Amino acid sequence: MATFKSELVNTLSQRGYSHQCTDLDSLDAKAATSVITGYVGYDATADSLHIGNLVSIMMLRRMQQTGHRPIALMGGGTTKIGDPSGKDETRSLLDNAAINANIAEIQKTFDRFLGFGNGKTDAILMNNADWLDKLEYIPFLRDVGRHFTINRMLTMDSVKLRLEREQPLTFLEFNYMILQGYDFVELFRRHGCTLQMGGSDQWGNIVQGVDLGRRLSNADLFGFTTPLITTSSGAKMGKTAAGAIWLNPKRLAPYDYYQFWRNTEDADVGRFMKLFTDMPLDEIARYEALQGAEINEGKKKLALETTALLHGMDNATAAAETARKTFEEGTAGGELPTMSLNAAELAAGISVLDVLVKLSMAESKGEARRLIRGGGAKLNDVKIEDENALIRTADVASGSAKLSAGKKRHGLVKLA
RNA sequence: GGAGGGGUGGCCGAGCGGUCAAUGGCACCAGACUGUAAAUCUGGCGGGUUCGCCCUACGAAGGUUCAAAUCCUUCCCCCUCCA
Repeated sequence: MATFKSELVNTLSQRGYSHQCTDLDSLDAKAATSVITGYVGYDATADSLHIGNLVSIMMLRRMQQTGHRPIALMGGGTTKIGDPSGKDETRSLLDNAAINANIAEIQKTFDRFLGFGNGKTDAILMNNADWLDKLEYIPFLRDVGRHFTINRMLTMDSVKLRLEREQPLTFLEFNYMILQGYDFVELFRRHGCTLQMGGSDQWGNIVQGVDLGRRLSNADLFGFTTPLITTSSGAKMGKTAAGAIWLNPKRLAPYDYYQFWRNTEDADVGRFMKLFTDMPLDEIARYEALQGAEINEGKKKLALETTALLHGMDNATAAAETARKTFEEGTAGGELPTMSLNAAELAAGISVLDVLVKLSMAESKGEARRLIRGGGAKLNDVKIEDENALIRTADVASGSAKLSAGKKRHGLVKLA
């Protein structure tokens, strides 16, 4: 079964992380005999990472699990410039305080997946502001810039595509890959980091870093990318009306995170288990053998495992229990979004439109109205016919009133 | 600096004086069918609404007109070619 010498490369390959590598055999040989230090870079533009970052976070976790040392590199320095790629409008640039606050929040997510410390295989959190902030333009150009030829940079996919499509490409962005390449060298110098990983869209930037390392430090560096993770029907992961699937519980409750995984397409269950959980491969194989409606068991397992990794087993089981009550019993579980009202407010009655908006089940009153007109809104499992309906004391007689938008999104109104 | 072309809703992309809150596609939401799946079909998809309408919106600001995303002026930004 094992086609590689090292546990690291075997794991990455068997679990579906492998897309491209600069020199897989050498990496494999090295990983078999020594501790490899590898990193992934992350943007610090928001106070939370999202589902799109999860593959690479799991890769760092796999490194640690197989006896190597992961580095999570926060782009505190590069964030100050703002990556202009794919953006129409100039992003509002963040100041140091905002960036550092973001990094502090994001670190909590990493704490879930990685063990930090000073040991040989303990994870390290770095911030590229530590070196990028201090760069001096002329010395940097002379020492680093001389190793990049425009000819070569123009052949990079990210550049070429933009130019072919006649899309603007700023000098700032052109420099972005140089800074990213320089990060790699800096991590090599400071921590002996010899591996950079990332999504397939990062391939070009990663290769530049590998080259730069060889030229500047005669270092033997490796680049490794993962495939772009899409659903089987080809959609990018994590797109819903509610927005991105955030990893920070302040932005997305564990219950909603659980539901995201619970709603995985049939064809993706096994693949996602390999990528996003620690389940052993033989156990995953058993779930993959399930057919038809039985696949739902696999989805529950997937949702439980992924949620437990990020939010802890307690939160995961609570989410699972709420989902079970809500969908299998048709009652309502405690983890649903809840709104509390006092007796007087309930006696007067509160508009379902307002409640739908407050519980984030509709973006606006207009949307809530359309939901009701379309027959998608229910109060205690009874279709709401009147868009101006009120929720009153009688509706919470059982302790709480359950408000539903479609079959999947539910919320509770309680007497405070 | 000169000559052309362009900036439209989350994205792509039509419209080029009224019938335009703006065709179409993607994405998204709901309904039907189901297994909290996919596919398919149907409806919806700026905000408010006393459902009469009222606001806001086609890069920005002015102007012409009964009427402007559409015409004019100035400004900002992008692309191509020339210098």
